[in-house]
Amino acid sequence: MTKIQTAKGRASGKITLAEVAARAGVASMTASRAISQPERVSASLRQRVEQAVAELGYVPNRAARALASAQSNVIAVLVPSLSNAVFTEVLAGIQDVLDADNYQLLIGNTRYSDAEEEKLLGIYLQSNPDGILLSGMTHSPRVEQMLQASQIPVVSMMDLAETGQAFAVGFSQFQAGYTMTRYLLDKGHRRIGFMGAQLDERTLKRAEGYRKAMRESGLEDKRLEVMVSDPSTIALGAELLGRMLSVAPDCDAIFCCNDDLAHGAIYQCQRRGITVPDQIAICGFNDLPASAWMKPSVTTISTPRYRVGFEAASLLRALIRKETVPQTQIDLGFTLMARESA
Amino acid sequence: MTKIQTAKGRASGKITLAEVAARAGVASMTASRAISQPERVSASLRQRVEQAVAELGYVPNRAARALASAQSNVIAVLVPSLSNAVFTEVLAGIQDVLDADNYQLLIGNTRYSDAEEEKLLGIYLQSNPDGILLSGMTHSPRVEQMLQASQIPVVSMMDLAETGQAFAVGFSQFQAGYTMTRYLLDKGHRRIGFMGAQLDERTLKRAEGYRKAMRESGLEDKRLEVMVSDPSTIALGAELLGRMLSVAPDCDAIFCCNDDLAHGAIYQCQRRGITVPDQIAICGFNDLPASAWMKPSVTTISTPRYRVGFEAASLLRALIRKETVPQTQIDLGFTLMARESA
DNA sequence: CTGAAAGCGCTTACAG
DNA sequence: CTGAAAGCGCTTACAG
Repeated sequence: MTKIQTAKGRASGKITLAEVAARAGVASMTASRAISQPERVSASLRQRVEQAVAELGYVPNRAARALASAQSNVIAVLVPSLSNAVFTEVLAGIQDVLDADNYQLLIGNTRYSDAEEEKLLGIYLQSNPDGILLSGMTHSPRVEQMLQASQIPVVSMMDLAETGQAFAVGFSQFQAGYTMTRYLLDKGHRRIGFMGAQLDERTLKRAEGYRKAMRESGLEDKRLEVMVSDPSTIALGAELLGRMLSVAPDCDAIFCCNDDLAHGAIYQCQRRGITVPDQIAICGFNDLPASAWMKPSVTTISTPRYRVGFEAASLLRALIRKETVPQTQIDLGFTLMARESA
Repeated sequence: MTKIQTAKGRASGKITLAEVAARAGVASMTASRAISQPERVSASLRQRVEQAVAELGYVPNRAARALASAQSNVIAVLVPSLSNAVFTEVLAGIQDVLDADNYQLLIGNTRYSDAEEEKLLGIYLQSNPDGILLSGMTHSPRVEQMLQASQIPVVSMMDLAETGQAFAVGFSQFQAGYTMTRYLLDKGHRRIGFMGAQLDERTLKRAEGYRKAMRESGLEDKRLEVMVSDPSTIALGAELLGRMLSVAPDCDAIFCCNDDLAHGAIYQCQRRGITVPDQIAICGFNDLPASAWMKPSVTTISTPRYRVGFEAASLLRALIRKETVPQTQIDLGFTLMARESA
């Protein structure tokens, strides 16, 4: 490995494009082209550059490229949780689209916190991302303002916008909540409880759908709503089942805003000797893997997480490339999985 | 918002430090200092700069900073999966250490693939990260060589090194596999099966621990090992239970390399009317949340995922700051959770 | 198809 | 405590 240009002063000590070019006997910018746009360079020259790259172990400096080209090749993704399987599947969909394109994904976990979202977005904006993928439709004014000022393409995931302005890929959380409740009503249940955790916007929209269905049947009763802001877990579901039964002992069905909660509620019923669905029907949301396998298997709403990520990333890429996109909203729908528990 | 310096030519059109400096009536580098090292600047000047930043909505350009300072403030993390709760908890631990420091986390999902790991590492190296967090102790020669050439501090997570050379934070996967098997043997089980999926290095080490314990008791039998390279899921556990029983019908206990598998195996037993643990004992690994709640509750090994991330990130940060660290290996141990299923 | 020059937006020595 | 100059490692127009 020959050091063609001695690193001095503030040099990083790493191999630079100039050194590659020198070894290949071409100008820097020709070496640059041979690497970035190999088709625009003669074959022999390309080969000489490639060889120099290999011999020197050249690693392009992304910061320098970003600075010179005013293009970062970075895409920022903000999700509210990584422990929730829903969002890891969304990420898988995103990766499958973007990994191919030498994009660098900045994955941020906001932990359902506006403050954390503002902070992460602020940091990510310093990288001048080509595009941004956000979870949910509502954000703090500060976030809205930063996005506005940045002029960077944004696609929202997991829900749909009420006004058709913003780009969004998902399904109607409201509609899904409504659908599940109607299913329960159609099965003859009257005292249907709603169990909500986290109280993020998606949970709240599902709750609204639930309320609409209950109201339509003249069955709305605030006492049937058990809502807490703690994160959704199996343990919480077990606890809330107890709370629901003490507040509304005559409750004959429970719509859990999340499968975790439903699993916990069902386990708790098993411990208390309450049979599901005979004494009480229990259903969840999202169709996590265990729902199909548990005894009783869990009635739930299957949501297209992977496809949300996949389509959102595809849409964002089109936006970045300034292609014309057919629509701002992509509704991927949802599926009610009627199983044993309700 | 006054445009002090007209963006022309190749300018990005964004507010620059020079514009902030001009508005504050100071030199660029003074503005730079006021932002990065506020304590080294007079109060009045700092205030003027802060005001200019706020008024102009200045966002520092991270690429320029990285290029000028030869320091990226980036830390790359490579995990084999994001759908596995184990690694999302590791990430939570990492975030809790690093988020405070304005570090930018590059989270890469290698999907248990060497090729993917090489690719991601290659991309991340272009960002010249200050440090790298890796999962596991064994990597492809190409990865080893890239790491070697980069001279960047690396900390490995989830296991311990056999030679004390590399920096590692985790616990002995081998020892954990041995411990679980001994527990089963001590309970009187003789025909203990091992169910392995994914076949990543951690699974293989647990299997080795299992084999050692079986061998010590003169009970080793290759037919008791059901190993497949598919990802570990509940569905796979259900399927492998059937396979195990057809290969070794007299099997009286099964050590699943993962809780997912154990859950699936237990559900399958329920469907077939096999009682756990009376007819067959089943245990898992990792202590996922459902294990404590299922009926029967699942005997498993609780692993310190969050702390692995936390301590690994702390160690890496110390390495980056060139602090002296007391040891290269941090053994966080594991805990056997004896519950109902075995 | 190839190249000499300028510049991206910051920070690092070095002075004073 | 503050600043004028140089430079980090690339790519972008612009020529030829």
